[in-house]
Amino acid sequence: MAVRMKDIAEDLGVSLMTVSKALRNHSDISEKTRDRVLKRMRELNYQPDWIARSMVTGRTYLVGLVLPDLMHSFFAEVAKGVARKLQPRGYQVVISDTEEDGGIERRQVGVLVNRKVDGLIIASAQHNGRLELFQMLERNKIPYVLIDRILPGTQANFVGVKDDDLGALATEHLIAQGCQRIAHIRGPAVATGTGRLRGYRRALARHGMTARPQHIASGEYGDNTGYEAMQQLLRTSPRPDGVFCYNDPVAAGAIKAILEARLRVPKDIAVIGAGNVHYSDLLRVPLSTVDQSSSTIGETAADLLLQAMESKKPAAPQRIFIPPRLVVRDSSRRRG
Amino acid sequence: MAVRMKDIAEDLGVSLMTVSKALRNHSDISEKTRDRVLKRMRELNYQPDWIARSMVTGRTYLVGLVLPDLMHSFFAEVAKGVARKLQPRGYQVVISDTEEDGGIERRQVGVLVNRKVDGLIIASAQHNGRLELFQMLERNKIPYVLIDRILPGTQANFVGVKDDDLGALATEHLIAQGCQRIAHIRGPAVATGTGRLRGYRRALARHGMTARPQHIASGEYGDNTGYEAMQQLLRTSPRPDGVFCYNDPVAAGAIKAILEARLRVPKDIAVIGAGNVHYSDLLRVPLSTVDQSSSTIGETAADLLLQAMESKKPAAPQRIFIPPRLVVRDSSRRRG
DNA sequence: CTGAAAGCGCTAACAG
DNA sequence: CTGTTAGCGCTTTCAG
Repeated sequence: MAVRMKDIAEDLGVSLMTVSKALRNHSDISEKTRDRVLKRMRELNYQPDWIARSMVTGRTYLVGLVLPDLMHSFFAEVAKGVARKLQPRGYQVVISDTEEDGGIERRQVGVLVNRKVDGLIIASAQHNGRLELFQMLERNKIPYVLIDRILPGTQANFVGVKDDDLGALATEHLIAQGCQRIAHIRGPAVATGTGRLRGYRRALARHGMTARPQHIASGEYGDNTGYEAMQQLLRTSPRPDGVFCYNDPVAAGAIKAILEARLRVPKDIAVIGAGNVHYSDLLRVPLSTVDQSSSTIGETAADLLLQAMESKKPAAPQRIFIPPRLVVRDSSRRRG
Repeated sequence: MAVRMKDIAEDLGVSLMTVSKALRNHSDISEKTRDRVLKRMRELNYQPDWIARSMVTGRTYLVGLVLPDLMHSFFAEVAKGVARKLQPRGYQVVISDTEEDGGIERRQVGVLVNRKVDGLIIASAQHNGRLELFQMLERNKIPYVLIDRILPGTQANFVGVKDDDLGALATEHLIAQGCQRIAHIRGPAVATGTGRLRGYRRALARHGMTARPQHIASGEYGDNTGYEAMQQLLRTSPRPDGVFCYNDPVAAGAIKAILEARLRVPKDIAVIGAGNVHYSDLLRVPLSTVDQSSSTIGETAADLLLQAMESKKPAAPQRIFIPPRLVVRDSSRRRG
């Protein structure tokens, strides 16, 4: 059916090896024969069979991208960044959506390893301390890069922001806007959640404020959790006049709850999120946020992975921190 | 490194073939030896090498999913639906984001075919009439399913809504809300764009209204295009009092423009979109929309493809139409 | 029921 | 510079 090297070889009366070498620009071949071969390849529209090639080289040119939730536009944007870097280099990206479930993640990574992906980029949903997965990858010498969520205990490649700094930046901003009683809707027990909480505390402390326990509510990833957490915060007394939310979806949910309670944003309560998802500007109240440069994260992770995949010896792991950037919109603007 | 069939065979003193057959439940093998083999496989954690297997069977258990834009949550949701159906059956999904570009799409599909995917699911960005890509797939006998955007001229498998009906449903709704001068921000020249426009016209005609040419503005896919198109519509006279927008992002942009012009939604201008993206409820004005059951589309397409991939002879192509469903929120609610 | 032979399409290593 | 030999890990075919 499809043209094989053998066909071209017979066609040209040379050996199969000559064809193989010509294709890959091997040095030990005369320019003349090489051109002859390449020309015929073009004519017959020869396409190398990468499966056969993989079989002998061990490389698949497949990269696994493991994400907690494709619907969260932060991750969709990361995915685009990754693909944009990897595809021109001949890699194909296989995306796995783990639905924020550590178990699914372990299973999916297993499948990908089985498929012999050349490398992995992972925004891990493993809760703090679960490292088996990464130990497995290291045992199998599969290059990987963690993104967004750093895992204490591994010293793997990482690309993302320092969550402490992100949390502090957001909180400082609310303080600068004159908020006196700043609440936090915290995220789940992964690095991003705990880091942002830490940053929130740090910023408050720096200004001689302290976080009232009832002003730290538990959200998760989605807007519905932000909605519920906010309802809870609204029942506390004194009522907060500013809220730093784990991420933008959570913040969007929180705003919904505030408006439903007939309070105003930012007048009564200022709100800030994180992630700068692309519709932040279109929400009920345009949402202030901290930008994490999602596509840069994807691209940088891809670069790091390429480096790791294409060098023989495992280079020292790198951690690349991208500075968080404040984006002020209406939801927190009280001054100026 | 990894365990191979050969290892197990030697280990057990049987032939490699016995192992191979045991693994795949071949009938001509005694239950006793089969169990012995399977047991040892489990002990050694044997994982079949699917590359070697592909090499001889020709099946890769890879499915290509070709989408115009992962950032649009409609497609992200479709992707989740597809993966949810395919993964349990042992398939891995390779997603390609074509950025709404027919050229990129052709190139990407080429790469996927080269990779020998067993099948494809495509939301095509080919503009009307460009069919080479699909003719190529048919020549190569690669099963594929089109989603969302039907291509007149192919009679391939299709899953999606009838865009005429969608457009008519949205427009009828605006009429029922008492709108007198209904505008449309139309989408690009793909089936969804032209179909929705047709439905809009049909509904108006049914009520003895006609579309003023200046009330049909050109948008594309994104919110910025909706914003600009709406600004244009606001300058027309008479000013529209209702707008049906190609999709939700466009509608979100349109609302932004209306509010900036100090007009009210829905009082001055009622707005409806399409797609029911998950944040529609959180927008400045909660957005009325037409739901297209995105995950159902993904799941149904996956089912159809499975059927096509796993049956020997090509079955007659099917077209599955999912009824559009009106979701009324504040942006269009003027009565009741 | 079990196994030996052949080969999928390609490349690495070495010989001419 | 060109070609030969050997195999990657598995399945298909066919003989015992």
